[in-house]
Amino acid sequence: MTLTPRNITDTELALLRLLWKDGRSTIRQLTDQMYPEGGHSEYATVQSLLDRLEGKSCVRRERDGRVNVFTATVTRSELVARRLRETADALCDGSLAPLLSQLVRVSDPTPEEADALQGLVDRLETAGSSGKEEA
Amino acid sequence: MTLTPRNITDTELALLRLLWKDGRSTIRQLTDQMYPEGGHSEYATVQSLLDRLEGKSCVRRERDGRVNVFTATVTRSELVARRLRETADALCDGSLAPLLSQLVRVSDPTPEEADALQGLVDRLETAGSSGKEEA
DNA sequence: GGCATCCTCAGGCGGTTTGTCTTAGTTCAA
DNA sequence: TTGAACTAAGACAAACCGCCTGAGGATGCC
Repeated sequence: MTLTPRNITDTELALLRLLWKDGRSTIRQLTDQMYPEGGHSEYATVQSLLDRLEGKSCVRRERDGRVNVFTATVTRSELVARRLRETADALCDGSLAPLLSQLVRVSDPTPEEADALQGLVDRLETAGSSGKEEA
Repeated sequence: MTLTPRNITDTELALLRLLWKDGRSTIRQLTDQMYPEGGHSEYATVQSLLDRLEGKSCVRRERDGRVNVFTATVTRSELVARRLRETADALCDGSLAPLLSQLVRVSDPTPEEADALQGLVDRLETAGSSGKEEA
């Protein structure tokens, strides 16, 4: 069963990127960008990738006249969140704190990144006092 | 070629976890933990997994008498760092900042986590002024 | 109508990965 | 010498991934 949204391939991700950038798109529009000079086979390739992305609940298919129009149903942020969670589960017993630690240690951050991080902290401190239940 | 250390499987990760926990281990010791009641075939399975981990430069094999003793050559932190970097490359054009943002937003952080984050920021600000080249 | 063009859909192919297992050979101790 | 352990080499099915073929169906132009 496809209960678990499986991993998303780099090629599939390229498609998602286009959908994020352009919004609703037809296979033709996507193919033209992924494979300029592409013919029928490349078109079918994109269609296969979209089929699989649909199976992974990452895109939605809509009929518009006689063509299918595709839309991304996951955001970049959701995918980032998912991958972070997976990493935490796989490597840190579900705890996100080590990720954060490692992220900062590894990032060799620029001063601007340090600033951004500080901003996150500020926002986190105010948000942290609002909604929370349990986990 | 295996220039890029490929992705590490969940099953392989289970082995790495044992190596991190126990340090140097024989196949027998690992098999006993991963597959209690396991026989010859399970032993061979573990051996295959270790072979592949060695190919991925994650463990080192050492001869001790007539048995092989395996040691992890990557730390949990290194793997975490690697996965974070991969996520940033795949989804955020290589920038780690969105990861951090999402991490904080998703983590539904406790006040202690907020404190920890603050601590990281403090450490980051002092470390940020040391080594840096470009990016 | 006849034809070309574009779209859709079903399905398959070759290569790789992954977890598992078989077989055979080596080493050592009772 | 027998047997129990270890090692090594290789195979296997299943799944996944990117790609492609082929057969239709609708549309539009002459």
